[in-house]
Amino acid sequence: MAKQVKIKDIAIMAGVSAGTVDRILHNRGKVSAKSREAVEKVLAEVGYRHNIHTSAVSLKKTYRLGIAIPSFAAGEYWSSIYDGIDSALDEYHDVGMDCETFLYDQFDTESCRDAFARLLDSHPDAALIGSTFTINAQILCNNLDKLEIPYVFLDTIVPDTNPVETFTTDQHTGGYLLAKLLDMSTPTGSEIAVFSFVRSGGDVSKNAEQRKEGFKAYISDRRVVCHIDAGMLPIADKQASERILIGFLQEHPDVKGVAVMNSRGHILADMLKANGLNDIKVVSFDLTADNVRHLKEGGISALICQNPKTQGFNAVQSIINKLLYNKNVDRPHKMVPIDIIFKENLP
Amino acid sequence: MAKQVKIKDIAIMAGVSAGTVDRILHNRGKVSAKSREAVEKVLAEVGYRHNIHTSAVSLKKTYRLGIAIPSFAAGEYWSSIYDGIDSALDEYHDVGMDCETFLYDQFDTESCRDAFARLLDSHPDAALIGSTFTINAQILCNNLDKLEIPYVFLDTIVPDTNPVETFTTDQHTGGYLLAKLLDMSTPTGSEIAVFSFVRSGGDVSKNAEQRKEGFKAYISDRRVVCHIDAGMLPIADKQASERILIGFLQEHPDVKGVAVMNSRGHILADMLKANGLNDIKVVSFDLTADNVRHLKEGGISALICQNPKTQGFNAVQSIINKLLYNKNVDRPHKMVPIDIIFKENLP
DNA sequence: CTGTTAGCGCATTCAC
DNA sequence: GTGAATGCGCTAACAG
Repeated sequence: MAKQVKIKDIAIMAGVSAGTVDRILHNRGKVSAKSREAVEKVLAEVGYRHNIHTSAVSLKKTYRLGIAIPSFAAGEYWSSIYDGIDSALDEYHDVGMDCETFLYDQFDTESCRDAFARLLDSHPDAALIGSTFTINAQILCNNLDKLEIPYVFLDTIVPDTNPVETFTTDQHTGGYLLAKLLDMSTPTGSEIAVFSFVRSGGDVSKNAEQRKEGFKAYISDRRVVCHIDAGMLPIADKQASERILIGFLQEHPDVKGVAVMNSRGHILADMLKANGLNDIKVVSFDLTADNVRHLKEGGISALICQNPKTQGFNAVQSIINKLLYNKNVDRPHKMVPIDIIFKENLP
Repeated sequence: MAKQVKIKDIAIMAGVSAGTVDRILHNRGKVSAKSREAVEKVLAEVGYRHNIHTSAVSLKKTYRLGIAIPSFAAGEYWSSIYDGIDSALDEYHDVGMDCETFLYDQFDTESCRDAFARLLDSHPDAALIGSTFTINAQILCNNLDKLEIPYVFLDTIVPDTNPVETFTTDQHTGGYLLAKLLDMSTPTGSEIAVFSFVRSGGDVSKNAEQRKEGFKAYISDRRVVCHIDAGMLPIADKQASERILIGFLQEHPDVKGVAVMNSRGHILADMLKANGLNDIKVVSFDLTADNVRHLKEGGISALICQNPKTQGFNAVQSIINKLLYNKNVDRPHKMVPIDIIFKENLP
């Protein structure tokens, strides 16, 4: 193992001082073209490696992090993201991050706008944003940009913004895999169906749309009989939902697998179980507590998990890299890989 | 976020000096019962948290790590483990680990014994052992124990040893999932078959045995027609292997899925492809380069990946925790979770 | 724009 | 057994 070159070594080699090297390494302050050139030449030759420990020791500053995401109950999707954020804050505990969380109702644009405004008012050093309302996010980011407050997006891409990094998953492929697993889980020759949960507000999630496209892409390649839009289930009215689902299945006895494009597969599983329809397979998204329970009991055959925890973790990591080391990322958009979970390989 | 208590703070609170607190925290040197009691009382109250960075800065020592694992070619199973070791060494670069690797032929006990002897002679500060020969490992560990050199096991459990930690995967469940995926990948009602690769030496891998048990457990629960031990394929003789495989499939036209209990599914896929048998599905273990190629091309339907890279990474992490912080683990045996990989969710 | 320097928290001497 | 002193490599602040 070659001996580690230190900032001081490089300074001597380049004929400048340690301060100058530091300025160049982290793009802070002004440096003359001459010094920059000399240092970069040495850097290219010897290949400096940042020592994260000594660096963190000097950096004793405490940063304030603002987090604005939809509110959640334990075990839900955003809860997993929050878990990831939490474990990152724990792992990078000695960095010193004070964070303030602004939750909002993901189906209420007012509530979202309000949370974003409060985040902005708190003047954090950086922000994590999980947005379901594009326009609100754009306004917020516009302001953050002006204040030069770095931010990352979680789970959503927002056009016309300048995040340090965006962490999402490939929803199209998620939908494709959902179809594939549903097809594989059901007997050859049987039919499958896709339902949607609708809220009184009636907005459609963009993620769900993309997943549905992926689902269709799988179906269109093969001879699987699939009822897309088999029924709209009003999420607030369990009775009506159940009537629609069970009614459909009675009319279509060859349907042996059902799915929804979000994490609410556990509701389908509940209703199927209540009606004794144990031969109908369900595949769903996300390792939420309810879904895991059904997976263990057999009411759900498989889950597609787009790693919300990893997203949350990586988002914090990204912010730390930006704040402490002013490190810029190669590709500002990162896809988190998809996990396929059966009962047997539950983590 | 509460302000971090420092060693010095604790020292003041307990009425001793920082040095004494350090001695107690890391079980080094002698401390009077009185001091110990006072410090532990304070510790219990305020909950000290070790600052990994400052600690690493002071600890400028370089450790020597001995690694004894089977030799491998690029893209093979042990190569992935080594990748994991490598990335951990890279990530914890500033800790300063010099490592020496002792490779041996996993089918030659002499070679293994020799590698283990050389590892011991090198007197490392710690060791990573991936063993395929139990008795050799036991002798080595007995000696390491005497010298108080900590070690961890990779991929194998060795009875009557005292590793800091052991990282393996659940082979039984791996085999179970192999059967499940093969069953799901093939049309309902078709048959499946399991082949084995044999070497002239003729020894059977313990991992493969456990996987086969898992495989049988899946089969025995359902009405899948399965030919276990459909054929022994001599690994050194490609022609003969091909004759056996193809011959079997001709005699059993309902067999639509085949598998082996190790990472050599790519060889089956090669032979099937060469014979135009594109409707026969293959499921295999491990994300090796050859397997990934077939997965992408469709010659392999799915891979079960028992995360060798994670094993390697975690093993190094464990050693670092032991050497630097004398941290003892809760459960000395860790199962690395199983990943299911289709073409679509390749990392 | 650049060099110098204090000090981050901890582990490790070395006197006592 | 114990406490005080030293230095790890880096960053930030300040003096030039």
